[in-house]
Amino acid sequence: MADAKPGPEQLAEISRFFRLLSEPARLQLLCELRDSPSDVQTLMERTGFSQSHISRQLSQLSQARLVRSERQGQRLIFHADDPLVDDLCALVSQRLRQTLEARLRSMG
Amino acid sequence: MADAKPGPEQLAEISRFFRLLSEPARLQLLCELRDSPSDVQTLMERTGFSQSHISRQLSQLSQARLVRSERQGQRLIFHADDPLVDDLCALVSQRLRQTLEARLRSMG
DNA sequence: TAGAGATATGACTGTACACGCATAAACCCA
DNA sequence: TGGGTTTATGCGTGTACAGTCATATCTCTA
Repeated sequence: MADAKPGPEQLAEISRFFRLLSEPARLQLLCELRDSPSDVQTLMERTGFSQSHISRQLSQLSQARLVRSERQGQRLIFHADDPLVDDLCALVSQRLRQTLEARLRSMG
Repeated sequence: MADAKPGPEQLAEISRFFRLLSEPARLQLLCELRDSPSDVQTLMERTGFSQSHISRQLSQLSQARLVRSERQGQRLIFHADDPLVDDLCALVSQRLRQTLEARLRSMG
């Protein structure tokens, strides 16, 4: 985007990335991991998701390098120390607030 | 995000917004409109999508205030003059390039 | 105001994928 | 190295939604 029109392939990749963030479960996992790196078991307790579900989501996030894992004894500790997600979410949050205000003003 | 952990409702809204951008068709429409505001007919010629499909996507984008429409004679001209999308795409593009480079380095 | 032109919407189909259960695979420690 | 713990994966189900066709709704213009 930025200046020139992106090709279809680039467009597809960008949209795939946004797709990763379009799932509340994945976003929640990213938030949990951002606060404190954890293993799958801990994430199960904190989110209530099944083990397999968490593992799959983390796998997708790992492929996009949004999450990395490090072994600690028997457990795999997952990290999400990338500031990009925070930046994107901050921009979107700010925008959502603006949209709400606009919607308020355009009412009665 | 930013600092504190967002609640489930906020998480859901943010992910809904990302979902809008997770569809190549919508992203393409945003790009086309960013280059030049157009009506649905023109978008049909430029993208090959059906009239109803384009109308639906524009409707979704309008609700999120990513697109606005202005009547010009018989036609509705749609605009996408919000810099947010460009900013988000730029960040993601940059990141995708980094990821590719990282993947290259970690190979043979 | 009737009708043409433009956009929106109801109904439908196909596909992608979230999510859970069961099981396999990988890994560490005794 | 074997047994136990942790993570990954095959399979199935349900749901959400992209995309199309047909039709309705709206808006200008003749």
